[in-house]
Amino acid sequence: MTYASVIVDVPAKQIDRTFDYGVPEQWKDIVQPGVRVIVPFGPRNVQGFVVFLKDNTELEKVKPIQSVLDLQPVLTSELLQLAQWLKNHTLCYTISALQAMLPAALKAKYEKWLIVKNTETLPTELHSIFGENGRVLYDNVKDQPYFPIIQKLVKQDKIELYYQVKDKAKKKTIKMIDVQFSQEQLTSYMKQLTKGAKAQTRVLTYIMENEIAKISKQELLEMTQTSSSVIKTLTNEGIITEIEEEIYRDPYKDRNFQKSHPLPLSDQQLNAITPILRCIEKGRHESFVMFGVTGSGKTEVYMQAVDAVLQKGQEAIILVPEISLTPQMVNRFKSRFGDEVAVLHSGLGIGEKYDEWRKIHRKEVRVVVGARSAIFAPFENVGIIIIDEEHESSYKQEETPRYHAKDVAIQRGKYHNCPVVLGSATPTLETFARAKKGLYTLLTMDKRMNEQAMPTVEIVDMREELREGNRSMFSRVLVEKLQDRIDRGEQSVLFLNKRGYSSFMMCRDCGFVIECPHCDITLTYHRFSNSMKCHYCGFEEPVVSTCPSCQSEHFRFFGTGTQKVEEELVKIMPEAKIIRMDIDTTSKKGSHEKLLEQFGQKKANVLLGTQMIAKGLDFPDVTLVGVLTADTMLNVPDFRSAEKTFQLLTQVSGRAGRHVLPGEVIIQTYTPEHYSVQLASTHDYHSFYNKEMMVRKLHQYPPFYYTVLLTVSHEELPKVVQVTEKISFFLKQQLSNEAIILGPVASPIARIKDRYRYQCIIKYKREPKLNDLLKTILDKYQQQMVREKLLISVDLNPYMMM
DNA sequence: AGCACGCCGACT
DNA sequence: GTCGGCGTGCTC
Repeated sequence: MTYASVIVDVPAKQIDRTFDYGVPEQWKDIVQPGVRVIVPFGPRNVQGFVVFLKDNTELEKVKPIQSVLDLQPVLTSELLQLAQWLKNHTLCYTISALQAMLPAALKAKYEKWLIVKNTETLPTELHSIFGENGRVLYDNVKDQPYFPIIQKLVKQDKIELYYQVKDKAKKKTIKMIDVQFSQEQLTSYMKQLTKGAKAQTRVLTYIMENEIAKISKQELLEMTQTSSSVIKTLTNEGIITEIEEEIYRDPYKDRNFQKSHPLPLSDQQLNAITPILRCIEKGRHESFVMFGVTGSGKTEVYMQAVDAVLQKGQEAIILVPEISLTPQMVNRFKSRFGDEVAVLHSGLGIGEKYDEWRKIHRKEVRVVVGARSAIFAPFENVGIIIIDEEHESSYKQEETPRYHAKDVAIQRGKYHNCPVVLGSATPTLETFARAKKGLYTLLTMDKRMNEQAMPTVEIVDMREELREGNRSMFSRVLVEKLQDRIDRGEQSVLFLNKRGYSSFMMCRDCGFVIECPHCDITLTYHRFSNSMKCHYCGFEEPVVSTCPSCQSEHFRFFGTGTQKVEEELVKIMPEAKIIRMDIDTTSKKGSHEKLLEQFGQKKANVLLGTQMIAKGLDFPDVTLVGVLTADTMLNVPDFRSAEKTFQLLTQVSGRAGRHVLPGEVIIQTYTPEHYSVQLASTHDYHSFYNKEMMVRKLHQYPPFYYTVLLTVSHEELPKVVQVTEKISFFLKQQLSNEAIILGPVASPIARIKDRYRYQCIIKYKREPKLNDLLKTILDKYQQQMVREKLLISVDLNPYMMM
């Protein structure tokens, strides 16, 4: 007898281990590590992953596997191994690690059914509830007044409780018509048709004229203007057969990609690619930092490296930040590598994502371009991993497992003995410091393609504007330059840095601000529904016109939304044609793309938007970039705020003057003297790096120290404070003197969904015991966590300090 | 997690 | 006397 060790889909401490099941004879060939199975677990059935097989078990009674979900393993042995690593590095459960590697479509859904065993014994009043097939969803009846009767019947074994595991992975199929007759057979059949059989004649003529052997049903019906009853007749005659054929939902099906060819590389690009190619050739692992200014041609280098990998018969993973998975970027890869590319990003529906994933799984593609989770692409012969815009915070997952794609990439790079390329114009301090130390190989590209100069940057002090009576959000210089572009038929991009700063309502008399009743955060205004919403818990209430606190009429919006900017801009420059890109205008599928296309066709002079326009855009006629509020990010409680500001300003500036026309950038700010603003304006990464490294060293932050964020939350504040204090005391006691523990303090958002939040931050250089200590803490509070709904979350190397 | 079992208070 | 509260312990 073979036994399978299974990780079951129950995220709980006690369950975080393998359970053994018998492998029924009929499945012994398909049950192998990496396949999903359904197993009985206590009274219910749950999904699980087979992680290994064995010939015997120490257990006395072992249940058999109930069913097998996959004919081929969905996880390779490498990924199963990687899950273990992920578990240790993020302190998550094995099941969470496994699920993070797969598309959401493969996650099980559970349904609890009540099934009548014998209809005759069922009381008549319950007949309508259980319906024709004698079954009903447990959740639909559990709160009904007659529920006790059902419970009784369950006890008497007259009704069965059935725990169903549902596979969300629905493969999309299409009805196809398969022609069985030969041309000759068709001709003779047609001859014996009566004159009245017009529709049949039409269909058969169409098939014969176009020599069709197989066609989709829908297309055939459309082309011949017939109904499916005709198809049925022909099927009954045995002329054609209907078959279900599996299809992929191809999100890019309606587009043609023009084949592109490798471009000749500049000297700098050649210098950058040579060590990577050598590494590919030798088949060894090495991490590269590709430090290339905006417009230096990084993408072309990526593509040629990928080409080399494909020629070697290997596969490539390219990660791009979610936000810059713009059509422009996808197009470039699709054009070069055609059908070899799968694209994975959050804009796809769960079915579409599953289909793209399956192309990888079935080895139908060898290149994947995708956001964070694409790092888990189930390739078995990876030849290169590229992370573009390496500094982007979207590579860090903010839910469990809290992994960073960069760490996973390097782990996989080691396993596959292949290069990992981290590309950026503004590498994170952590990455650049490692490059300087020699841990990563630094490749520099400091010139733009075609020797195009970096745009000139002008900093405008908005305090000065205010002093001189300009109360608008546009400085006089910016207005002047915008007008100038419109006159010259050139384009501008206006960037509004909105993060941590959106429209809220405040009373001008008493200062009252509307806050969420469940979270300690101000509600933000949503124009679409004309309501105030909480971004954390989804609470929503209608807009009021008088102050709830003092009944004043001076109750107004604060903050600058893109639509407000648009309104004001139209007032100043009525002739400006503006395309606005924000969550409101891009929420519909494909609208993001459409807007960019319109801008590309010069249907507007100004593109106005938030984060989403900061990256990857490349339009030849954009010669002016305006940053409306450069410093909103500087004021958030985050040790990376200066770095983020520098990165953003550099990225945005990079949108201007990428081709023939020179570019200009206007940065409006209230803190013009800040080094992140100053040094971004001179495109001086190295000075910024040196300055910021000094600050980090002084304040003992990464890359000089590692950090851990520990957050405790509970409905009662005293409980939270008490637990956090205990934990921090324990850590202080156990860790070395070199470790620094900040807090406990209230989290920046002190309450979310009626739960108070406290945190402490651990900063350390070397604490071999730390991982185990954190596990101990989680263990110790385990019972309390389940009993009292106490929540303790641990984020190793956090990106967000909230 | 989710479910059953089991031991103490307020009711037909 | 029972019904049902939720503390405790188990799931191959």
